[in-house]
Amino acid sequence: MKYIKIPPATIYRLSRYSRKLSLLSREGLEVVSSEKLAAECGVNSAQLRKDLAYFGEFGVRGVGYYTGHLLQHIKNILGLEKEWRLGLFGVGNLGQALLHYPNFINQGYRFVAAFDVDSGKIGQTLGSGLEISDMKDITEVVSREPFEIGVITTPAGGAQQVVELAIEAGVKGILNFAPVILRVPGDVVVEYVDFTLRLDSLSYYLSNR
Amino acid sequence: MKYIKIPPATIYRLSRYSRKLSLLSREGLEVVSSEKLAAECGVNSAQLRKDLAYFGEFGVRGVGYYTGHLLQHIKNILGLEKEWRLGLFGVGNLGQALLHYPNFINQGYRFVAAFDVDSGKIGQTLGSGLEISDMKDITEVVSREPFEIGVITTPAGGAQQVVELAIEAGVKGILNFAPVILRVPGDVVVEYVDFTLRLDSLSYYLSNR
DNA sequence: TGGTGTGAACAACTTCACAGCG
DNA sequence: CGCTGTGAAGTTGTTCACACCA
Repeated sequence: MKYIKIPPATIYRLSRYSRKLSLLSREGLEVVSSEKLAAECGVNSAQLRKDLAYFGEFGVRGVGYYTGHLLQHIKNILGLEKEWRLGLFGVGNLGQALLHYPNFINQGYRFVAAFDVDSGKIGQTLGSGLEISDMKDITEVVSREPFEIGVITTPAGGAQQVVELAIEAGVKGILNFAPVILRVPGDVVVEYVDFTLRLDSLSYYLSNR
Repeated sequence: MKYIKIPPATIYRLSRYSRKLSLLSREGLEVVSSEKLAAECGVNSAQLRKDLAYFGEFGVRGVGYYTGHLLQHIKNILGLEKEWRLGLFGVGNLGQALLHYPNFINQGYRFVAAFDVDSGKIGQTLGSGLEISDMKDITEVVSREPFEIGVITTPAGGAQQVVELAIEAGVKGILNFAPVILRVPGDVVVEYVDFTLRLDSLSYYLSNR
């Protein structure tokens, strides 16, 4: 593993490879070529080999990759051997949908706390047994029930402020669904999920053909 | 408007500019510099000017951009002057959350149809007044209530098949929330929204510091 | 004068093509 | 012999730096 900067896109692709490998492995496939796995993931095979090469040599020349073995390696690289705990900020429709999102649970992500500012919601217990806390009590909640990643599903206007509270309480990773760019310190990682961005893009390509 | 290929990333950024401009414009700001708007959107100012330059000259040298004027232009470029109609495929938790997602409605996107395969759901009327149709009746529904964009919130396993039905019925744009790569004909546009990809990425960066 | 518009330099990422090894 | 691993070439996207103009 040489010390080179790894493209963010490589990390996203690793996640895809891992998902596809899970599937192939469960289907009983023992060996897969870069050609085949790449095709399934919609990328070039050289790309796939290069992605893996950032982290080591996992294949066998003339043969391919052992699915189970490679899957284990990728999960390790991505840090998926441990369970990650999530805190939800903003218990609206979207937030509640995420609480029940099966792909999160299957992949080792688990919500352990939920926050809102709406006094009508605070104190309520959700189907999952999770109680909605006041955003102001975050420090106390985190010390009782720690989590590493904050999931932001508040309206755009409130997101920055909420994130600052979360970071103050020690959260180092943010998954942001609010359509705004967040300002955070250098040691905090943010990933964005922005639906309207994608829809606008569709709008553009459908309009210009 | 010269005839050059436009980077996909430029389109995403236009969407962000438009959102920020809406805000600034509503706040009463009449003129904005590339420096300021770029900072608000988290990009380099040369980048912003170059993005706009693909489509024309919208600024005034020595002054900046007139917010309302520029906003109008960007909306025009993105095709946001018209209302886009959406069809929902898969009425689970996530799908229902999207039906009520305020940012869609505000931006001129409207759901006009909803589909599922679950016979328990088919025929039910949702809060919005939308009736859930059988996926098999898609052609008939589309002819009665046409829409341009299909939003996929089915489980991963069913997505490809659903998309094929939608395309057969004439849908040309797909917003896919299912964590799989879709195979579609060249004249169909797909945009992906994949939560787990982003979470895995967070997992990676939080594990490797 | 001050901020836009843009060619040219730079940086990042992807694909090719083939050496090297099981 | 076939498929991986990888330097080199190609492509795409970003930033610089300054000419140009209201």
